[in-house]
Amino acid sequence: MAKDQISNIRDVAALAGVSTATVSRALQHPDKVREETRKKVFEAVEKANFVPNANARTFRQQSNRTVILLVRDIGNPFYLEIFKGVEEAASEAGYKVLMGDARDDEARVANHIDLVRQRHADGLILMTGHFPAELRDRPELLPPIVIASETVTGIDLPMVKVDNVKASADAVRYLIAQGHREIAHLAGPLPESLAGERLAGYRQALAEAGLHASDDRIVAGDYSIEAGRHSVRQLLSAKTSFTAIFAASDQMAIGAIGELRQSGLSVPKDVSVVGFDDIIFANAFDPPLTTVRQPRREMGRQAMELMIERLDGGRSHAIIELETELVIRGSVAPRAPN
Amino acid sequence: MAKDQISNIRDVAALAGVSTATVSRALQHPDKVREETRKKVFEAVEKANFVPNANARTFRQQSNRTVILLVRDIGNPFYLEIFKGVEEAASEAGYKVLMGDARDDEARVANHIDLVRQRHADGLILMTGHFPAELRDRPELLPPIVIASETVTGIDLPMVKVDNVKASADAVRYLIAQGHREIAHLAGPLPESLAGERLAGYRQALAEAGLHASDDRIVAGDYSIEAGRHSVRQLLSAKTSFTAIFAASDQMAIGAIGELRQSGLSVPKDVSVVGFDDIIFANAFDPPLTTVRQPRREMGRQAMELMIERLDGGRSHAIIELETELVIRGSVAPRAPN
DNA sequence: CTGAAAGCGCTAACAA
DNA sequence: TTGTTAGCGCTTTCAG
Repeated sequence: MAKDQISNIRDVAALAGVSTATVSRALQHPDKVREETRKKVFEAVEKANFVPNANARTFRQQSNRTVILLVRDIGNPFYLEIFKGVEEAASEAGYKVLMGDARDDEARVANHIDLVRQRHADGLILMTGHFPAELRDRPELLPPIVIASETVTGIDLPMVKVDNVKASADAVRYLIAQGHREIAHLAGPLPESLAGERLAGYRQALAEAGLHASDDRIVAGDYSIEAGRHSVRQLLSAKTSFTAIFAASDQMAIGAIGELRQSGLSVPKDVSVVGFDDIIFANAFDPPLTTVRQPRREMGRQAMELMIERLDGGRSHAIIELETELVIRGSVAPRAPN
Repeated sequence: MAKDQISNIRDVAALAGVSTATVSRALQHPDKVREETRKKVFEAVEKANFVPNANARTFRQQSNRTVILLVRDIGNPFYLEIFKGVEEAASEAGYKVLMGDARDDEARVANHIDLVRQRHADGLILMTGHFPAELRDRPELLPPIVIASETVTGIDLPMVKVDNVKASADAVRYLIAQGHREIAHLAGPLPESLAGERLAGYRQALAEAGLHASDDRIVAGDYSIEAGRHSVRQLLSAKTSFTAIFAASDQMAIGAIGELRQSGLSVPKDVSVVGFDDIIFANAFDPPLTTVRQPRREMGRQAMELMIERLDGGRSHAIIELETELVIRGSVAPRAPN
């Protein structure tokens, strides 16, 4: 049996001997329909293998209760736990979440903003520092957007973030406390503001300690493993001296460690390394990575909550700042007295 | 300027002094409209800040040109490159791709299948071994589905996969060639068929070499880092002897190495380890992981191509099998002569 | 509690 | 080349 045809609400109505309005009601607001009628409808639904067409519903209601989470680089495990946090909060409120990959490309951010303008989704949670310049000047054209983890300047949008300056300064202070004086920084893609904030924290800690922040010791990269490798290669080939590295991401820290080892340097004996993010691999690594933990799940959850607020008509411009924590593991050693 | 209102195709038509049909044509099939008219329309679109409502379009066309990629565990970096392959093929054909997380949960698979039945997307690419039993028996209720990387039995769906038995046997043969006789296997979640295939390859290689496959040396897990740790703990506490491990995923291999080290064992000196997948961290790890590389990007691409075929009305039941490659790095050493 | 009917915004036959 | 028109499937007033 089970005709292979796709059935619609009219078929069901006919089968049940009621109107389409009643079918709709029985399905969406069961309490608004008499028990007996409801039963008839459910039976007809069953018999017709009816699945309501969500597109029609979405169209009619002008909302699909879906939010897009656009991340800088879907290859970075950092974003996965954030996704879970977002999804948690979303599903509690009856929203779905889709994840998109910006691939560090401004045009792709613009594309995704367009997707929302076209109503493919109700809102966009942005986790990338790229923001199309032409939209910055025309905030009235923007669909609902919340920024998470990253910093976008020059535009007034709700945000949830951590205090990157403080977190970075803390990490570098720890290195200094371990006796390090020559500390390199693998920065994010300057001049993006997130990268800038972490760099500022690094500089601040050095300054406090009366240490000179040599520009030679700062190398920018795109947070990837490969960028970490590359930056260390650059440092090494320029013969820049350093006994410790503060990396703006765990992936760069991991890449850096790989490269250091290939050059015959031992971590942490010769060079100490601190990362940022506390991705899942950080602890599995050898040595386990000392790093700055961001409250990812919480960050995702709060971002989604800001989004819901916004979607419910609020015009929240909140900026929520969450706490970080320096997780001390094995990749830092006291500076060897030479 | 720029009234903040959302404008629709009628507003634009009025502004341009043409019919809505012409606006639609100018936007979707510009070549079917006279140059001059097109210009008028574009100007009106600009002036009205018009963005076509994709929901209306989707509804009208009964397709949103979107495909969902549902993975076993979005936390496993293995899936990310596959995603890229899928997206590549998809965007060439004008499709969008969304990624969902099955979290190893059959109910979530069923949910996502429902999403497609409800027309939230046109099709589903499944990368998980879980398949709702009640749907297995009712293939006529299934929306377009393609299986990738995983194996789902008892149902006739297009698939792209690797020869897991052969790939696993090759990996274990390599271990045997290095002199290992006591080889443990960190299996996937038995009795799932993907896990079963890799186990079969392991057994096959042992049998060929006349080695006894002791059940004590086989521990099942869910492919995660934590599962790798846990399995090794189990092996160690049962005092099972082994000089090598073949893990059914890189994540389990990485977890296993971490745990071995915590127990004072050295890799590869005391224990050799081979993984499966060649995730990006495999090479960054110390020691770099010897592992079975799956052609992920290609796999994604082909899966999407099967999907497009299916969506275009083909009833392809193809099973595509791709080649794997054993990537030899530093996590295996010849067995120490004792 | 239920039915009739309007209409969400867009596209595609068909006609002009 | 352009306009007219009829819906796509569903939800939601408004009457009854």
